[in-house]
Amino acid sequence: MASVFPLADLRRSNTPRAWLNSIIKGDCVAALEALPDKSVDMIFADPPYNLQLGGALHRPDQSLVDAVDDEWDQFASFEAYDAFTRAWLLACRRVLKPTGTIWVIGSYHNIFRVGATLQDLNFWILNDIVWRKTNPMPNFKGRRFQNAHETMIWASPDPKGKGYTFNYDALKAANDDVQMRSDWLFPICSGAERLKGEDGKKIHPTQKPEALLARCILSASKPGDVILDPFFGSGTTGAVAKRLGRNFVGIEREQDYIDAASARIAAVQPLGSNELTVMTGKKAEPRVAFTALIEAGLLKPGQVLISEKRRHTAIIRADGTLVSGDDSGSIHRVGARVQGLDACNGWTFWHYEERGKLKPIDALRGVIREQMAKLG
Amino acid sequence: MASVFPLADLRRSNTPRAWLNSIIKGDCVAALEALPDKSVDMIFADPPYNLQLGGALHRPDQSLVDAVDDEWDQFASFEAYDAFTRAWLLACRRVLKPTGTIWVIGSYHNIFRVGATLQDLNFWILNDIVWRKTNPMPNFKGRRFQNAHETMIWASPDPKGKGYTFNYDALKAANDDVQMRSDWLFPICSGAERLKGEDGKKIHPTQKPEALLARCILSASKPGDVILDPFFGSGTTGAVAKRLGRNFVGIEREQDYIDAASARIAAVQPLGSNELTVMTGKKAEPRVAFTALIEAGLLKPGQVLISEKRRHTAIIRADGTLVSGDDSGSIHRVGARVQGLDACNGWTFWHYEERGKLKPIDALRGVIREQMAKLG
DNA sequence: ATGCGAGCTGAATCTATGA
DNA sequence: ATCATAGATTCAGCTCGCA
Repeated sequence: MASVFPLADLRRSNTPRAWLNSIIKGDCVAALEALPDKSVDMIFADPPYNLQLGGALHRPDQSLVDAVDDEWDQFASFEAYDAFTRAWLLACRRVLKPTGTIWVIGSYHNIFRVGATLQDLNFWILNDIVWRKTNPMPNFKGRRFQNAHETMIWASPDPKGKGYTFNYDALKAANDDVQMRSDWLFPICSGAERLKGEDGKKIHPTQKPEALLARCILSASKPGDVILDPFFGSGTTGAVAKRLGRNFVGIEREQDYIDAASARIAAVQPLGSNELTVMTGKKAEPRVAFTALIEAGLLKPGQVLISEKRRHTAIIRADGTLVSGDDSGSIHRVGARVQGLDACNGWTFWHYEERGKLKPIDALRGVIREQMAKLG
Repeated sequence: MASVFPLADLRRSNTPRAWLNSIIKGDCVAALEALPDKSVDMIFADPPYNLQLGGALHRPDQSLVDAVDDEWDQFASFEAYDAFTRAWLLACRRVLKPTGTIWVIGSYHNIFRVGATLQDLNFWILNDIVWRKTNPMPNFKGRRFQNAHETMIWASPDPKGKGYTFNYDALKAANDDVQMRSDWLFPICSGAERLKGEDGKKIHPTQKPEALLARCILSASKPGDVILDPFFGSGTTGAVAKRLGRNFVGIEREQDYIDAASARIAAVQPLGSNELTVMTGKKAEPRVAFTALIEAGLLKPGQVLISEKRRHTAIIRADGTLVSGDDSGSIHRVGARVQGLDACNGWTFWHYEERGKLKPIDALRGVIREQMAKLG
């Protein structure tokens, strides 16, 4: 079982990070306040949606729709909901690292208030993501469009929004080599994945699909990161985090949910490190100075570099700069100047000739990087 | 030409509904205040989004992205934007019939503030609708998900939300006899539909596609209804309303936009009553991400994929990439690398084993595509 | 005519690092 | 904190020129 921490015990504990990979039992804001500053890499929050339901809803066959009418989803007014939202988001902001990010999921009942509050608290929205449901509940009265999606907001606590983890290259590689879009398609959580009690009834009314959490976690965290869920519920965040080699912290008030989540997480088998390696692109590779190519003898001072369509040439100087007519400087600067542009990636712009063929000097970086790799 | 009404002239006019099928030139709120109470059946509003752009943005080929940096999109703060939003929504509420509805479109920059303000003003949200773009602009720096959608809020001024027009059956009939969902797929406005000046440049930076307006108007109004657009711009709302046999009123400040919209609307030929059927959108694109197979549980991280003649193998990683020896990346890239080729279709190259037999992973796409096809 | 390839463009809150 | 510099980064669809 994942360990459970009554909040009072956690406050008394002297062990640093005793809360790691455990569920803190208590009020969301109070529990957050017991965690250290800047201790969490990613937050996934599935707060109460503040549904404002009228009477009971029946299907066309007169069966009753099992509505979310739990006590924890009741708020007296929008003002009360806003105050609640502000409080837990502020508490989240403190425990989140400046390079961390937060996800909040909601529907049209609450997501506008959550989004506005995030902005008011100076979070910086990176994307809004639409979860399109393959199998949403129909609209039984035929008075609206079928409500077939929910919305997630992905935001950085830093208004400049830099330095956060985003596994762009892995997402693109996994998506037929095109960028991952802001609209995602997943089934709702049902079947074997849906936690049920001995009576066969669902344990939690709004259990989220693991695939949704997996996409969020794989997008915006690294193995070993700490992922916090302040409304832990049935523990989907914890189960997926564990499976994907991340650490988790959950906060939950209701003992029934804690029991179910704890058992669920205990049964999760983490993936091995080979399966968890994150695909990275050029950005993550070690830098290679242009002079390293000269020092390694792959290029020589006096040698001519050529642009792809042979429109421009430049000569390599011994100090690792280029000269082309009146322009001189780095491979990037000269590449930009000869084209009349502000910027240029010299590694892909400049080519060298080998047996009559032009190859980008970028290819030579690979040789250097292989040498570096051998040295450890 | 559609008639244009300087606001001062409208105020002096004694003719009832002189403003019908015309463009009122003036400030949004002031013009709304010149219209009678409860005179409008539907409002479509495309307010400024309050984009907060940093410096210039260049594409990878160094060309400049033509940003929306117009004066009308500049606000000093969220407070200023909220005050603006509140003012025009309040003015809209007065002119809207109790049985009417309002649509507001926006992006994550402004839609949360709009939605919260609607709720604060006691509008009743009926749906939030996602416009999924078939051809959105990419994210050039690879630091976010491609922003591939915008959001519309559809709301009633009556908190009980009764009596409004919703052409449920027509929408369902036009949608393969299943309910119309809250996620719609349309291309952005480009090509011949995009209004351009003599210089070939776009007249308006944010012209919306007619198909989008047609879906809204056909969903929530009847022929002969009055449709108001308080941010008329290039007049898409007016053009589509006229074509669909509805009356329109537009409000716009800028003379250039008024001129273009006026000429555009004059050229519109209204449809006959027989032809006023619901337009259908595009079908969902068939692309299936490799991750979708993992997310659906059809393949698992750690599982081995095999080439047809069992010459090559690769292991599936959790992020949806493959690894084979030193090579890693998308199914296509790894397929190419292990064969020493430039390109490879990973869908047909890689196989999974089932009861001793190899089947191409492409077969699993069929399962996913069936799900997607159901969504229309 | 038809096909092909190069070029252009769309509501965009779009970098990381070291001095 | 600012500033300079290295160098990484795009998808779908339309238009136009040319074979």
